[in-house]
Amino acid sequence: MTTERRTAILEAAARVIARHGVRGLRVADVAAEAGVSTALVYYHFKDRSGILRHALAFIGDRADRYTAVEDDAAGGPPADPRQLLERTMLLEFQDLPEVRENSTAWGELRAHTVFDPELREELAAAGAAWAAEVAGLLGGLRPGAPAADLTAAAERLTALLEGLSMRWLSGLLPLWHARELVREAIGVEIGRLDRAAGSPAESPARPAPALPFLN
Amino acid sequence: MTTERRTAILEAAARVIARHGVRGLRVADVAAEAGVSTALVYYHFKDRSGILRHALAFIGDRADRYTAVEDDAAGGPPADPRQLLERTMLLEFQDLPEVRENSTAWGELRAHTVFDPELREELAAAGAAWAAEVAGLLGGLRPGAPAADLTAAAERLTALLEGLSMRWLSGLLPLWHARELVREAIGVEIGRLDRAAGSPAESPARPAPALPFLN
DNA sequence: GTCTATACAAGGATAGAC
DNA sequence: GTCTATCCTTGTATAGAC
Repeated sequence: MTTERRTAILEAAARVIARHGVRGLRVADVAAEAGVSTALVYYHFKDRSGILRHALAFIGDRADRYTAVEDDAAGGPPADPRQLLERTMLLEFQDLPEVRENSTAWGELRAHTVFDPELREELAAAGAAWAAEVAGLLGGLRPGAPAADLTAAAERLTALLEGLSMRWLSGLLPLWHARELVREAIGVEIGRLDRAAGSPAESPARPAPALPFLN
Repeated sequence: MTTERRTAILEAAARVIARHGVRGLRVADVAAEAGVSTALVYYHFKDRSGILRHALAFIGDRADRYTAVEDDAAGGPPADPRQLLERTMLLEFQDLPEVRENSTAWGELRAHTVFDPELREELAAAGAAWAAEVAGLLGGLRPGAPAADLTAAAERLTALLEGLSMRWLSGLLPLWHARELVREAIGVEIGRLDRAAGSPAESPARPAPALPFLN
């Protein structure tokens, strides 16, 4: 089956990206990793950026299928909303090859987009979906909270997660510490939602900045 | 003066890094940007990684000297602690060439360290200093708070900042929104410090995870 | 110190046989 | 579909004149 070969190449590409980054990807490396010739890689994916596009899509798909292996994994009962949120956000922080691979690749993708806007759309969509999911989970937890507050909290949490992920992958932050900070951050944001329940929005009509470079 | 030429080349390198990233840096580009020959660049910096090392050090030095241009910049009086913290954290979020350049280069450095540990030490030191500074400012704001809480809050805030910075630089997040999220995050963390004042630590003795990949 | 010219290596991509 | 062999561009680095 031809599809299997394609998949094998994409898996190889994912491993190569995890090791050397998007910009460190060499077509010859991918071929070697997959145990095929470079020519075959070109045959299936046209050119280097074709490989990249398909590999990133492949990685994106795979990310949805993480096995939710967690602290209380051993077939625990469907957790309460808070635990569900924690689990979801902590999925990225597991030292398993597949997870590391995906996480690394996504980090690379984000970093790469700073210089090459080509993939911006795709990233924006994925990011928005991810933020919406977190906002939804937060909403399930504090049904009374205004949508704007939920959205802002989700944006902060997901951005934090990206920052922590990079630190972990760089070896600057031990995994358990990253996980702890994520859990605490969730607690902090939930606390904020509770306090904000009574008081009006903290940042009402934002005055337009007078200085253009702050826009 | 020879030093001027060296500096000119480093400035050129900083601009090139801001445009194409660490891994996108071409020696010929640096030379062209500085208006000199490639041979001269090699003469002054030995090889490509020499250029890189010096350029990153140069950028790091420069980051300390940001002019604190802010909303209330026009010669306002020495602000209160809260404003001081906000200003410090928002320094990275200004659409000025120098700031963008530094921010981009640091982001690249962080991303690059995922694959190349060579610069990890330097990054770790800079990150620790930065976190300590933020923790200090938070401490000035809430003198009663336990040091551990201040540290954790600072870690979350700085990691958030890195995540938001990348989103801004990628064009995924408008500058004003990034700034707003930073300000809110500061508020949220301060709120947490206030609430935590009475109650005991939220995450006491953390049980060692049973599963190795969560460590 | 600075340049021009060039050697040399790596990597992307294709031709053509099987 | 898959391979071997090869081309060609790009990028690092050096030689040698001024």
